[in-house]
Amino acid sequence: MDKTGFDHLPLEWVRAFEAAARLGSFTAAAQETSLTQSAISQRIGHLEARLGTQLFVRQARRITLTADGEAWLPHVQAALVGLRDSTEALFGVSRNRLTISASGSINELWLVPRLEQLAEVSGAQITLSTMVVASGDTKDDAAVRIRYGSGDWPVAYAVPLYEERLSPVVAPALLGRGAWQTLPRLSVSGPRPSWRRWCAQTDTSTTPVSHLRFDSFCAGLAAARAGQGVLLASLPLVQAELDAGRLVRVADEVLRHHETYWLLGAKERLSRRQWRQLSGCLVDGTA
Amino acid sequence: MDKTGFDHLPLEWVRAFEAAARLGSFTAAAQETSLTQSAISQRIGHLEARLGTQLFVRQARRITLTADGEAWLPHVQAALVGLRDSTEALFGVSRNRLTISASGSINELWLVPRLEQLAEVSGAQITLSTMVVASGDTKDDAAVRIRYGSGDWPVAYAVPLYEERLSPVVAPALLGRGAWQTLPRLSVSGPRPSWRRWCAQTDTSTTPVSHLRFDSFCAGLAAARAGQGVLLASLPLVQAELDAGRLVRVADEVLRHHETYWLLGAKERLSRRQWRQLSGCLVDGTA
DNA sequence: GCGTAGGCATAAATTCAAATTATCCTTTTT
DNA sequence: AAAAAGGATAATTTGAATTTATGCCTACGC
Repeated sequence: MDKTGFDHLPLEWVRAFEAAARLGSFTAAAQETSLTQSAISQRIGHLEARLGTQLFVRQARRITLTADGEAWLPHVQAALVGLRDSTEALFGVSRNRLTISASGSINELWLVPRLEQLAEVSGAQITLSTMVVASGDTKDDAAVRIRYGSGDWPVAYAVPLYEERLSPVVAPALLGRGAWQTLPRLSVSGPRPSWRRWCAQTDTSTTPVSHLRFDSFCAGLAAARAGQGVLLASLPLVQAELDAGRLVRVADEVLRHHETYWLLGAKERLSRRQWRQLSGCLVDGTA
Repeated sequence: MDKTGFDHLPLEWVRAFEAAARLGSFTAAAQETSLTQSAISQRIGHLEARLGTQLFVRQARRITLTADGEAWLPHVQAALVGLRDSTEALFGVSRNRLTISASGSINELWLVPRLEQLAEVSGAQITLSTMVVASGDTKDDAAVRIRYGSGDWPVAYAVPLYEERLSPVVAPALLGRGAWQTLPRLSVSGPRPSWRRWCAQTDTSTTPVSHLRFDSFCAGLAAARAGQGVLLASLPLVQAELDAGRLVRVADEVLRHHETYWLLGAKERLSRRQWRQLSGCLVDGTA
């Protein structure tokens, strides 16, 4: 037998076998792999056909390894572990540092609350990198970025984080102080629609009221929390504040906006699976 | 770090790396893998992007492993070897027995002459299984079969072996014995066009001449070789005889036929790569 | 005993990653 | 110089693998 070449047994099938064997369930293996139960079932079906043996006994509501499967598993695991460990050691890739670059507000209001779940799901060590607003799009080394825009991103992986919906909110303490329209208006510089748009769309009287301007959503939010006025807030971002009762909405109307934050992934640095895990965890309505 | 899961580094890329590293050339790796140079180049490009390092130094007309590549290679090989060996030991799959089922004539006239190359290319231990004509299509365990027909096969892998072209041939010794049309006609029972068709198509006089009938092409061929008459032979099958001068053609006309032998592969038992190697070796005009 | 839920298999349809094709570029050889 | 060898790259095509949508079976609850 010549020593050249390793025969072509699709290794993704082997991976599916390992996961199913270890977890004792196709469904569980599917979850771990970010695939569907159907995919696992088929992979293993193919594997068995190619190998010419049953690897699993399909019992009701559970599967068991056959003798063949039992015999094969340790070797498969050894190979997979060896590969994973050496790769990790040399390149620090496998389940290692994942840097997410985003604005301070997104970091604080969107990522931090989801950090725990994210770390758990991805198994990675997460680093949040605050984007420097002034520096534009300096090439950072983050594999994942969050940017505001309308979606024409030149990257392969891109998904809107949430649907931008704006509505006025105030600290509960201010509720008794007469009509909210008369309160000082807090606004945040940036790309989001302004009070001007709000008034135009909802026929709110444009009575001149005092304004306070902030350069970050977080700052404006802090002011609102402190009872300094009414903030035209991004509802998804302040959901936690609303839930906690630190802020309350004062109008039913909602101002929508076509621009929003996008989750952007560097395709060459992320596997399909990693991307799915990330977006599943971070995108509104997916998790 | 949880012990669950092996991160998703596409293992086919790793295989490409191993082959290229071992062979010292992308082109050579492509050949071994039955892929194109382009495919190998891309796989390794992706791998490097994902890993975040160069694995090879691209020099003119050759490649060299970088330090990273050098360090990684042994681990990769260990994993791949472990997997291959255990799989082979348990299931005897990898580069093992390959049974080809065909008629006696095809075995003798088509497969045997190509056996050596086939064994070398596929790295498999080949078994030729003579199909029993009488038994119809009994399910044999051969992963590869050769059958006569017009191509409507219910298998995924199917390719015509050659284009059927018939023409009269005789042993050289008979050439002096007057017009070949007056020689006894040898014919083979079976699906191929008969002398009748030949005469109709070429306006050969249908002068009644003596006939000898055989139940296999091989038998008829032997008779022709022995100078017992003129055989309406399948040219691709007797090419070797013609080349060796044991038979000669007596007419320029060629009778074509839409039916021919097909190479059929059981998709679930053959990898794409194996199939390509086989068909590349066995199909006329490919090798 | 039935009904329901959990888990795998299967068919059909879709998706998208990966392969091929076709050039281009660079370097070595004659 | 011209040709050959080997690799990179862009564009296109292909087809394998995934998903979606069911179906089926069995254990378990009531």
